Amino acid sequence: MPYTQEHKEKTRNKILQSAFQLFTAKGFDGVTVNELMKNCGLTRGAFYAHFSSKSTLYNESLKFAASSSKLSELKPNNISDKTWLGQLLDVYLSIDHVNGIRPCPLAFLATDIVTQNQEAKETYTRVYKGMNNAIMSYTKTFFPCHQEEILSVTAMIIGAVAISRTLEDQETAVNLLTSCRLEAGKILGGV
Amino acid sequence: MPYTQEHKEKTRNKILQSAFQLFTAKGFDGVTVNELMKNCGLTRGAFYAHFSSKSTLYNESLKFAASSSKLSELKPNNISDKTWLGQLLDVYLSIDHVNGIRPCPLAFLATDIVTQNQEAKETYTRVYKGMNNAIMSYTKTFFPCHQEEILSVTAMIIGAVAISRTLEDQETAVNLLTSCRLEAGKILGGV
DNA sequence: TTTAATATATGATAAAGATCATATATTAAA
DNA sequence: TTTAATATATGATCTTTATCATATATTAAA
Repeated sequence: MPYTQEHKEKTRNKILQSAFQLFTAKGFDGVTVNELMKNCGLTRGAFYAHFSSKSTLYNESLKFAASSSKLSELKPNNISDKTWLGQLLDVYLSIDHVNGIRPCPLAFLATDIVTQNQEAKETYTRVYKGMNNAIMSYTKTFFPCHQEEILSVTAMIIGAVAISRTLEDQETAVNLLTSCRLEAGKILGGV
Repeated sequence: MPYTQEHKEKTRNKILQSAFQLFTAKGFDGVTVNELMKNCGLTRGAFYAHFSSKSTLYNESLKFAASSSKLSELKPNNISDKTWLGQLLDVYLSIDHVNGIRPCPLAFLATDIVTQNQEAKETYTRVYKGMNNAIMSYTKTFFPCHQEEILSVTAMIIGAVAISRTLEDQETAVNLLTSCRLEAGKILGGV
């Protein structure tokens, strides 16, 4: 028997990871199978041994990213919920995030997924609800928040990142991010 | 001389209008020149008598939409700034808006423009600043607001619409829109 | 060291779509 | 009514790209 099962799985994961990076950066149509595979040190021929189509990969990569960065599972034990929430906002509303470091699909793929398949929208919705639930659970422990506040804050920070990506100058973007960091913190009980 | 100058301009405007509708609904790559022209009752051949490329049209249609719906010029004289602001939020955060009635490019094209040309980003930035300025000027007259509040509210409502489009079920979307309507009103001095 | 199963690469195919070249249709003005 | 300028339509081209078919490379196990 050739190769180990582990090898195939590693390659598959490499493709998924690479795909998520590329799709978030350039959208579904902006990425070619060729480029994607080259990005993994492979050629297009190998692709179809792992995924049945580009469309399938899009869905899979979204699920992959979602399951490998669950907000609800990331909190270290040695800090308070409030501190953790503050750190989340800091990272989410950072210029590094806008520039594509660990991109959040909710902000980076919002418009793109609309034009894709139903399955992608379902995953998006699931991730979206997960984000709200996670933030809600952290906030609840120190502030009696309502659902409307949580929903408005996630819309604000997702919107801020999505807009920032599209602005032509970084200065305007930083101004926006900073403002939202402040206001989001206020809404969530002074984080 | 054939046709009137007026005729050509009418056709051009029809193309621009149609293009904006289609691009906001399906993104740059989701629209073909063929389909666009069919949507205007014409065929692809006529396109290049009006625009030099699909890319150019994208930019032009964005500018066209921007200049034909300036928030700062829309307010009727017989209502207060506060009432007007409330109406704006109602319309912006409506399900009709999400479904594509008079789509706001800031919400509908955020991700799409990132992968397009620099000129589109410039237009986007200009429209974005215009929206903030308009909302700021209306709010100022009845509430001593700060820039951070304005920026966070526009991020919130743009984000809410962008997210709503991508959610799989309308119920979740309405819940989000309603929540943001409430919280945005609060931030803007109780609108 | 050989081999067989399977990952990967290469070459081919086929479709989509933007753009161009050319033909046709339209109509204001003579 | 004729005509010339120009809008529009049709047919052709050319590129890009997803996907498939086939050849080659790899390596665990015999």
